[in-house]
Amino acid sequence: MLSAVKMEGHEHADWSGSGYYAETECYTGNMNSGLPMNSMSGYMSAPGMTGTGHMNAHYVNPVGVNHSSMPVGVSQSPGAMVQAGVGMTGLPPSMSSMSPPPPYGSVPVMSPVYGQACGIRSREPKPYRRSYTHAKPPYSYISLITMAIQQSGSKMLTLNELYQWITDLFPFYRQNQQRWQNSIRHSLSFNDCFIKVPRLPDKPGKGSFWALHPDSGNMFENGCYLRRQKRFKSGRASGAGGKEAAAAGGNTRSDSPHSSSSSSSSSSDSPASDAKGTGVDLKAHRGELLPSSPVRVPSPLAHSQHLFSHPHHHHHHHHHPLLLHEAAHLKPDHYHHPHYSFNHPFSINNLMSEPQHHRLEPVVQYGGYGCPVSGALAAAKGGLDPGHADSNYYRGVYSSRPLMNS
DNA sequence: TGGTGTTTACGATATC
DNA sequence: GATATCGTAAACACCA
Repeated sequence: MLSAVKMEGHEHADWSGSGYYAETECYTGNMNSGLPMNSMSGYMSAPGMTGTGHMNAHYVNPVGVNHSSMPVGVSQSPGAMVQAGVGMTGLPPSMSSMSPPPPYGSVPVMSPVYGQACGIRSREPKPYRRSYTHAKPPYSYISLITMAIQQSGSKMLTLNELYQWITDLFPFYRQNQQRWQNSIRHSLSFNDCFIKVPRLPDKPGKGSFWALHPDSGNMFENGCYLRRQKRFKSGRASGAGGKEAAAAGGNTRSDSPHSSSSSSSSSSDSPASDAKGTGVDLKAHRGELLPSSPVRVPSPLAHSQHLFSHPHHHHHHHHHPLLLHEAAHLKPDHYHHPHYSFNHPFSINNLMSEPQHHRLEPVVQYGGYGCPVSGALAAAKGGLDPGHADSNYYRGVYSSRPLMNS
């Protein structure tokens, strides 16, 4: 059984090198699905690019229908609220593509239309290159989860909602579900950056909600959603129990802990206290939140995102009192290094929001995922073959090292 | 019973 | 080369 699936090209090869283009499709991932809206959409569409329109292309009708079917936790995402602005034309600052959150159960987005949707290329009768609808997205599971959660209004999703979001957005994941879903679960449980939020008694259902650890905000500070530079680890090792503790001492296996050594970096040494201060009870064992305070969760988490979305506001005062002191110690990095200048195509700045002027470059450069067109354009600009362009791009992504440490 | 969640193990790949 | 991150498999427990 497994052997059967083994074949599926799930390796990076899909996205790197020529192989990637060899058999791919225009990865338009439907932006309307609420992808890190303000973010992803941002980088998927090059502000100023006429081709932006393609974003709605497949999703001809972002209809609000989704709202009705929206899962509990995701109903009122900011994106949805701003939905009015749907006209991408204006590309509102952070909420450019206001699309309703994940179109649960709604139209499949990735349609075969890609070719056309991607404008420019559509003119080329010869499909010298198919769109890469089903190519594996260049995001790690952790990234996907993070994006999904952050794009949700409540900043937390159930496992199923996560699955849904992912499959809605990335056709690639409509296959071999058992495989990647297992990976998703593994990621959620294994990574401290994800915390489990118990369901409220009045909202029975399967599974808990998953949210981002308040301190996990800088996971991708390196600006790359492809691979974290450092793994978030809740300092939580409280007592001897902490997973980290166990991990740290445990096997030297890759998965584990050794990371703790270097990554003690995980800014937080005492997230526990932090959490308490904000009313969030992180579970003693593994970042789980105690039932007693689920309600509070959204707050800090939202803040985390807020920080993401408005890095330039870091110095400013937020209306939210909590954020002020909270962020101050929850995300020291942001405060100590207020001016990231990541120009990474997958930069958190580009993905999770941001003022256009901050992402222009990357967006254009990339153009791959959102719509190959961009890539094509970029390529065209550089007089390169789209394929090559992407290759280069990809190379760049992986060699963005220099951007990181700052 | 199936979905959810945890944990261990291991290989691949990227980074230091 | 060592180390860290990531992806996948799989065993197992728990719960609706």
